Amino acid sequence: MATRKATQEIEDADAVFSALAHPARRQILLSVHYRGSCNAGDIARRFECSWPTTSRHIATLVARGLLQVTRNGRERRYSANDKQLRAVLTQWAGYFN
Amino acid sequence: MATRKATQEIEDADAVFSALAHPARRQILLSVHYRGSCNAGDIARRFECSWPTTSRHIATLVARGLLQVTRNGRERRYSANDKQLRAVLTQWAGYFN
DNA sequence: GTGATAATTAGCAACGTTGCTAACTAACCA
DNA sequence: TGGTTAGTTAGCAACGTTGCTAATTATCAC
Repeated sequence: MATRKATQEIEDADAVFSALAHPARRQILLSVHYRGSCNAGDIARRFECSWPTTSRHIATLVARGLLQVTRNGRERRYSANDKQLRAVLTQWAGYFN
Repeated sequence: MATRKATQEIEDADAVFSALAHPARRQILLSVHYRGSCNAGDIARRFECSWPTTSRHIATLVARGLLQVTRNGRERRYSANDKQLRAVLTQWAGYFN
């Protein structure tokens, strides 16, 4: 039987790598990280694809726990879950040492 | 205009993250890394999915430059491109610092 | 309330990926 | 030559993802 910790690690890896598999989502995560936090419009305006499409990418990142969201009136402010991203990426970089 | 280096980095990230997006391919890469090198049969026998399916996952890893292959008679020996995997993962871990 | 703004949801078409089984190629061995 | 083993290719169905436009929800400003 797998330990709870191992199961969690598998789920985290799945969340991070399936999120990073799409270039738009990589760009969104970097963009949010470097700006500290932004709303969906800040993000969507920087992309060529349509606002609803960006919105859905954001929603998948939120669903996977890689973006955190706080609502403030009609605006939603996003920030990146740097900790989880860093943890999984560092862990996997270590595997290939 | 993007520099050649930047373009290469984008392509490398795309190769690594789209490869790691599937759990079977993550497992294949880890398996090959830890065993040093193996043939397709070594890999396929460890999986529940059919041999041809594994074979295709291996082919996509080779196409993306993450597995290297050397033929020896009817056997193909695979080894992981640790360097590229490590490079991309470390680089992206650094982005979220 | 009315209009404007922020952002999501609905619904659909196109496309790529995944997995399977069956068939095939290629090398080895006797 | 004929069988066995290693591994890939072909062909197909199922499914998920991506992208779009149109419609909707929700908040703010007046």
